[in-house]
Amino acid sequence: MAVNARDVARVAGVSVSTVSRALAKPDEVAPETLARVLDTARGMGYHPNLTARGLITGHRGAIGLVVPDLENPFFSSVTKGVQNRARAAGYAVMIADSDEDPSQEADLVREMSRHVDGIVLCSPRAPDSVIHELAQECVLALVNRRCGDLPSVLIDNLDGVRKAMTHLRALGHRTIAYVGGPVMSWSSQERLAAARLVAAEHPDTELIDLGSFKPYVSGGVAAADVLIASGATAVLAYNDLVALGLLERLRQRGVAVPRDISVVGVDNIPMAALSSPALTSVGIPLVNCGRAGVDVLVGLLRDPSAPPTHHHDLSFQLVVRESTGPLAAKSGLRSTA
Amino acid sequence: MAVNARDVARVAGVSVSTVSRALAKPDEVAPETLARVLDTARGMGYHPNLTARGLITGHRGAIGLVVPDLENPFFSSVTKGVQNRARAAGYAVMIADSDEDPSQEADLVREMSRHVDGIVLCSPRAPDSVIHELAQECVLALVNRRCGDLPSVLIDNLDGVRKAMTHLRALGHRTIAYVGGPVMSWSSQERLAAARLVAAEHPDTELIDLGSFKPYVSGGVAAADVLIASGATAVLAYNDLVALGLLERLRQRGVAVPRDISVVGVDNIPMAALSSPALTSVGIPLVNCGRAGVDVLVGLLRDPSAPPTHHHDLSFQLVVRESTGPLAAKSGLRSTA
DNA sequence: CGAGATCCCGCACACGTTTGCATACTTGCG
DNA sequence: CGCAAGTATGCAAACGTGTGCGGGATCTCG
Repeated sequence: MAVNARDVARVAGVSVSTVSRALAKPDEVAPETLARVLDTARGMGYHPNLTARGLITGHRGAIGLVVPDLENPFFSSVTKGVQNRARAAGYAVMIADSDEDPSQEADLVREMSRHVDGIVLCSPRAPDSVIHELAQECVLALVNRRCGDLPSVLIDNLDGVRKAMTHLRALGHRTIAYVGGPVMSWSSQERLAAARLVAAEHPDTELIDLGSFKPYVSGGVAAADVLIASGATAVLAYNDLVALGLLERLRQRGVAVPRDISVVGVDNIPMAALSSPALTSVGIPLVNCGRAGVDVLVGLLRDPSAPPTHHHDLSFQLVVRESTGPLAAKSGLRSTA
Repeated sequence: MAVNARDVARVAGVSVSTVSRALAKPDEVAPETLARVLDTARGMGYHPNLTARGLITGHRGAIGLVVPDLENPFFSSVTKGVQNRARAAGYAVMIADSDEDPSQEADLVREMSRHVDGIVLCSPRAPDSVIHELAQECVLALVNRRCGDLPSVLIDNLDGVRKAMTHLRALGHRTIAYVGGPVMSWSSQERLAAARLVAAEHPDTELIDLGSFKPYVSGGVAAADVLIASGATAVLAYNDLVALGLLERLRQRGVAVPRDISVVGVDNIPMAALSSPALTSVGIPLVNCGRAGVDVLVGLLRDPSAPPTHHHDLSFQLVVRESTGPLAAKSGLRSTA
């Protein structure tokens, strides 16, 4: 069915090796035969069989991407960046979605590692030990998570949290709540620690940890009532989805945003601009985050002996929208509760 | 580095072929040797090399998915469904994103076809001729688009539009606008035709075609002013993103939804529940749509001689939220304009 | 006890490509 | 003109697996 190198060789009147060389190392073949081979190859619609090539070279020309949830806009954007950069680097990209089940992720990675040369892994919740095991079985690049000395793309969470809290303090807020994500989430722990640190820098500022919630809209909905009861005048949510959930439930409860409570999200997903009130958020260009993951991975594939890279340049950007405003003079909910 | 069949064979004291058979056809090998081979294989962590197997069998164990935009929640959901079903069917899945550039899609498909056994293609805007060419070069399953007799998963657009318009008519609306998507979009044309058909069934109902807009939020923003000027009391948008753009701009213009204008979207993406007012939308379970695409494709891969399948069972569901309401007695914008 | 049937298993080839090595040919210089 | 150096090309061996075919052993039955 498909045309192979032998067919081309026969038609062009050369050997199979010459066909192979004509495409791979054009300067090792005489100009006139080169032209003849290339012409007939093009004419016959010849493309080298990647499977056969891979068997020789040991390279599959593909990288993998494993994320917890493809429908989550956070990972959608990362995925887009990965795909974009991988294609530019000559790699195809495979994906897998663990349905937010960390225990499934290990198997996913193992399955996938048989198909690809390396994997970009977004696994916020799997234990370190599992990740280390996986790293011994295949080439990994971690995104949005540190795990020992494993190559990774890191986000400067402290920077992001600081920008959010500085914004809130500038608006006059001194009692700020944090709505956490999953307990096992690396970045949620990072952000809580960062929030505590920033609060500690300002003795007049109190940080209230509202606990852990699901990283979806439903988590924010669940957290809203606790938030209202806490008396905080501003809240930093684990991510934008949680923040949107907060907005929804606060509206139901008749709490005005930002008049009564200011809300800041993290990630700045596209949806943040569409809510009402539109959500103030700190975010990094997630697409770049995916790109950086690919860069780290292909760097490692090209030179496996290189020291593990830690991409740490991705800093946050504060986008102020409608969900944050100055502290209302005396309308703190605490006094009315 | 990696352990291969020869290593296992040596340790187990059998030939390579026996190792191969033990894993592929367990009933063709004696029980005790089977157990011995399987144990040593497991013990040594042996997994057959997929590349070598693929060279023999001609199967790569992977399918591809090509979509216009991975960040678009519509395709995110389809992607999730595809990945889910493919894994269940024993296939890995590769993705590619054309960045909404139909001319790039053909090349994407060609590149990808070298890596996979077949491709699920979401290409609403590429010309029929291009799709037919591609179908001759590789196994295709189309999603959300008809193209000759090519196997496809089709959505019953007429059903969806009818449900949306019936809802609006029941609320009293008689002047209904349609905000179209890209001119070349197959489903946008389908939906416009369906809207015209439904309107024609009711002589008292007028359909106003507002023209073509980008299938994003920005398209809806652009269409909103035209909508206001049109005097329609209700609008059906090409998709939810456009509808959300309408909501945003209408709010800016001080037009109340649903008091002044009712808005219905299509697709029922997760974001639709989060806007304010929350968006009424007709949608199909997009995840199922992706799953159906995989079913069609693997059916074709298993039995290439089978007649092309046309999956047509996916019907729409109306989800009423806050963006639609009864026609206000006399407050039609037309009279105030 | 022997002949045929049955059942396992190993041998060897194939899949399509890459690549080290050898060879034939060309070229340049003495 | 002859020899050495260089160059272009073909040969053949891999890469790791699947699989048809044949041989040998065991079993069954007359």
